[in-house]
Amino acid sequence: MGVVGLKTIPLSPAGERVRGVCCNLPRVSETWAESRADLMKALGDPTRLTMVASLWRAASPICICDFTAGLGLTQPTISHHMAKLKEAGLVESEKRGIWIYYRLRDKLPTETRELLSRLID
Amino acid sequence: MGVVGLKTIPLSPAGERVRGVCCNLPRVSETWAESRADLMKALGDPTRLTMVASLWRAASPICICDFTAGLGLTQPTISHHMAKLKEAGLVESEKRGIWIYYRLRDKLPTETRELLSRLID
DNA sequence: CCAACCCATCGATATTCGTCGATGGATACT
DNA sequence: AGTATCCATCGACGAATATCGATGGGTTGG
Repeated sequence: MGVVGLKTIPLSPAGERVRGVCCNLPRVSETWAESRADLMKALGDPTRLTMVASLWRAASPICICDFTAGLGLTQPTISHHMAKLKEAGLVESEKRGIWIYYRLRDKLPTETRELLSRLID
Repeated sequence: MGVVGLKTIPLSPAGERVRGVCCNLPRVSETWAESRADLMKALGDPTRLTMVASLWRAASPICICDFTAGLGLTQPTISHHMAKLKEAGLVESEKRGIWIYYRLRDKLPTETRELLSRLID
């Protein structure tokens, strides 16, 4: 919690830098960094990113077995990745009969949705 | 390289799902997933994300020692993270005297720039 | 020339992560 | 009832990662 960085803005490189005196960084909230980094981390794996892109583009929800067939990975691995996406709040699921259908979360925060749009489209 | 996923669009969950027959995923390019995941991975650490946000907001370039002072980490650690950001093509540096000034890359791809805008602003 | 400072790199270490095989619980078809 | 499918979870293992201390190369000021 709290804020990282100090007062204002770093010195100009053309300015009078003094040895042993470091500049002040723009403030960046630690909690912001933590939560956004978690989101980026969830998207920072090719398999998961592919799954998210598939869900983004898909007209209908998708099952684990579909991904298992499409990507070259085991069912436990796909399941594990999907759990991470769910934990990151990107995905929701619905059980119907034998299958569990996954889709992008309906109530996705606008920022996140726009970010995905920039990322995928 | 190539494409993951098969033909069209998964079946409707209300539709006639058949056991043992998996649906077709929307196509997602593997090279796309690889490169974008690399970018996300670079942003998927709180320290690096804080550094990028600082560079994004900063009026002037920043030195390693500034980050070392602002964040609670060792100089080698900061240097290591900065190297990753550079390797991801997010950051460029310029040596001036004793200091090496870092800034967000000038020729950042538009997609990346807009993505950062959505992420940080 | 020497001391102080900035920084990259190396080696080491603890932790996290991606992947798999095995297992077990549900559900559905025969 | 028995079998087949879908899925989550567990345990294990190797790879990648974040972090540090130590070192050495540059550059500047005294």
